[in-house]
Amino acid sequence: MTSTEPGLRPTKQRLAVAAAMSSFEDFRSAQDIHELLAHRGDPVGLATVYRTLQRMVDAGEVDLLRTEDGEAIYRRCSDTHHHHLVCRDCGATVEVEGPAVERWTRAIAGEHGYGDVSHTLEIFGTCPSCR
Amino acid sequence: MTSTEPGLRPTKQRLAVAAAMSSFEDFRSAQDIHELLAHRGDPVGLATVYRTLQRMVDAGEVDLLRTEDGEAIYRRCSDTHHHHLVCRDCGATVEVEGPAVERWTRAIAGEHGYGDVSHTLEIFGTCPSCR
DNA sequence: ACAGAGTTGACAACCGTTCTCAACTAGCCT
DNA sequence: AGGCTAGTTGAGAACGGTTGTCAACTCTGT
Ligand SMILES: [Zn+2]
Ligand SMILES: [Zn+2]
Ligand SMILES: [Zn+2]
Ligand SMILES: [Zn+2]
Repeated sequence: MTSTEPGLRPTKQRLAVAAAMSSFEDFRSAQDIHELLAHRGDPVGLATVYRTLQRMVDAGEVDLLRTEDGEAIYRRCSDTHHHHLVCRDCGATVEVEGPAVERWTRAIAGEHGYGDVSHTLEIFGTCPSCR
Repeated sequence: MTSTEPGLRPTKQRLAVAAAMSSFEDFRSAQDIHELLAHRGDPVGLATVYRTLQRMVDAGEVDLLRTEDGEAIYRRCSDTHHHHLVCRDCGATVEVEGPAVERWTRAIAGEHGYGDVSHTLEIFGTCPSCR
């Protein structure tokens, strides 16, 4: 837990979740992480897992994206703005950057008079080892 | 209902949903559409609304995207590949195209050995009349 | 040790979506 | 027209991910 706000305690549970998030590279659901912690011998209540992940997402320590059916999946990510190239089969994820895309989205929005612009961009494919 | 498959009937309900989808420009949830139909005097069961929307999404007649909290929202769209510039406040939506982005995503995926590439890209902002 | 704010977790509640299945149609054959 | 059949509908139940509840617990400072 990097983010230290006033009155935010580094409890066993929060540290366990943070550790778990550092132990894999792909995107996983809250329930997966909850199970992983249980198997690992650091059981953490499901509600706490959700709460902690939320906090980490807000702090920018973790990226959240949605599967095709709307389920939230989480991954520890670098703190700079980036996007993901995700394997549709095994979940293997690569962080990618595209300055041109950043420029383009801002330009398009400007052309239509939209301000305060943000965007989401994810690329899906089949990774080399899943072909 | 444009898509005519073998044994697919243009029922009152399906036509009503199709008509409803042509009556607005922004993205709406299935429940919104269900209510809209009721108010309009063409009540259609919620399950049927979901089923019909699914079918239209599969047929490419309707675009589906997810709100921040994972809810599915639907909009009648042109059948060519495109993305959306959506007003965060009122939902006003503009379809946009970006050949450069299309090229870029394919290139990035290729560089990492990913094949069978697809992507999602949505731009959010505040439209002129909501500023 | 004590107080008080922060945290936890079992469980219930929520809510969007999907399933079930008996009743109902639209379309087709005679 | 009458009947046959595959397709469709909708009320309600079920499902599954997520959030809320709240009494018990745990830090941390005094
Ligand atoms: Zn893979
Ligand atoms: Zn970006
Ligand atoms: Zn607007
Ligand atoms: Zn595209």
